[in-house]
Amino acid sequence: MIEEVRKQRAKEVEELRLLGINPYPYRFEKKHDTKMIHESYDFLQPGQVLENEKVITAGRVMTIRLHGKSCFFTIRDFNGRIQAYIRQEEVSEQKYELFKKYVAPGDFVGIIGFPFKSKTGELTIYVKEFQLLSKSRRPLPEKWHGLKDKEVAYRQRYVDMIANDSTLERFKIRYKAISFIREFLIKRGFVEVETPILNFIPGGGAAKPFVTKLEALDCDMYLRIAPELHLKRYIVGGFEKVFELGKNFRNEGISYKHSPEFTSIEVYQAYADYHDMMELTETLISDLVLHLHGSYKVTYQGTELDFTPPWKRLKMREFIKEKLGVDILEDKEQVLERALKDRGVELDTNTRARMIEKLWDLVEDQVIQPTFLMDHPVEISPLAKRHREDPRLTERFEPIIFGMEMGNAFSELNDPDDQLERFKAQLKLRDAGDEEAHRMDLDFIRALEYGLPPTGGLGIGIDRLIMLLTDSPSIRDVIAFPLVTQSDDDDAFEGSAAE
RNA sequence: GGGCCGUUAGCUCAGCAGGUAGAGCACCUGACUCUUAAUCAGGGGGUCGCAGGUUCGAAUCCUGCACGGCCCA
Repeated sequence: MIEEVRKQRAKEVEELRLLGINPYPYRFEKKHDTKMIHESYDFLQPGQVLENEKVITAGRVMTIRLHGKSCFFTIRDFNGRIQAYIRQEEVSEQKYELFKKYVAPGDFVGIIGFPFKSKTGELTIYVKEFQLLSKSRRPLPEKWHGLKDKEVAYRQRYVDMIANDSTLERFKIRYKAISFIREFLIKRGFVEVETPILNFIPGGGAAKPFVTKLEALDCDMYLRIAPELHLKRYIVGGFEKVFELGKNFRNEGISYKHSPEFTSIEVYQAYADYHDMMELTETLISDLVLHLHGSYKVTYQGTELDFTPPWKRLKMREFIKEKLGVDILEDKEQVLERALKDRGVELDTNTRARMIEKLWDLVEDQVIQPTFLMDHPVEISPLAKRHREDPRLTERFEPIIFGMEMGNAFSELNDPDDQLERFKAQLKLRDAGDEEAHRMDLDFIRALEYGLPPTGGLGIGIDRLIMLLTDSPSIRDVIAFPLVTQSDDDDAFEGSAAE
């Protein structure tokens, strides 16, 4: 039982204190990480020893192989693993006994020693001194199979990261990607800005918001569903290139590609249109893929995705017509509804906008390779500028990859009269029962009346992008601490608070 | 919200024509000075997800619930 291990470890901690050894000391001057050590000494030949080199490193003990008066153990740090070797005759009998008795898998230790390569050719640190840095009190998951239980992996991600190197690696890639995106945009002259998460009017997208309460003013507020409308206010105010990377909240279903709390990046550029945004998207993502994989090609769930620019362009109207035989611009609503009913799709609200969205949903999974889905009808694009060639359409695109919407972009609507009309049309959809329809935001109209320059805007769903980059089948695999329902967590409290 | 599958030791998993629970790793004790899933000997550890029901008897069959996974809405 786990209590047995915890009691044993607690006993060891007490014994260490009696010996005058702090099981939780304050610091250790770590000089070398495992990667540096490998880079410096992997050249050694089996049996070769560099007695005059000094290596000072630290990490978590993962495995111990004890052989009486000597012992091999492996430590892991953020960058990898390194084997260490400790011998009674080197560190003194007293110190060796201390190691044998009180250092266990899971503990953090600091070691000082010199590098050598074992007979079997593994680079190893010959320990001259060691220091216990933190005692672990719980048993680690199995060293060979790792942790497979997804529930534990989601609820106790730290255990998942300890037990599965691939998990740690996945999150390293996530943050490497995010940092690349920031640098890319900053190099292009964009300024990283912030907008409110607490909103009186949740805008910038079609979604149900989370409601919360502002005690000070005794009123309801909403968590943002998108930063879009505030970012455009920056452009009105005089910023010309801005972006914001952060969390959005949507009170909707949870699925392999939906999380109620997700990360997006939104980018706005004055004097640009959606063609410029397409170039930006294509370059940003393909450069990112190249940066991480050394190639424009990525295998996702067994399918090769080719990010080599330029990506395919697909017009929404033409694609739906080709696949389903209906014209989302010309056909009457009865025709669109018939097409949906024939394919077993039920409509929750009977609006033309909803029909078009549902028709697209039917064909979305046929788009696998990186593609720009372009020129959406005006009914489903309340914040996008009308198409310069056809006012029934907008200058909008969504990057679609592996059947997933990876983002959304437009030539931003900057005509205040048209924006007001669009908001009014959205209110009608709300009245028709569409809870996701956009709300009226009169301050945003006022901002547009002061003047928004021609602007291109782009949003990208970061989590979905990371899914593709890490070959993860579910959005939960790329969110370190995903939403899980609360449970009576006996294991966490048992013994801890009571004792 | 609906359907299917799952939940047994800390971890990975066996056990299921109903007869009182097992392995490997981990843990504890001992042996062992180049191992690497180290090895060898011994030992401890389980309200078999929860609650009911059927039965002389339930990890095993039935019902409900919780949590998780996958698919659909």
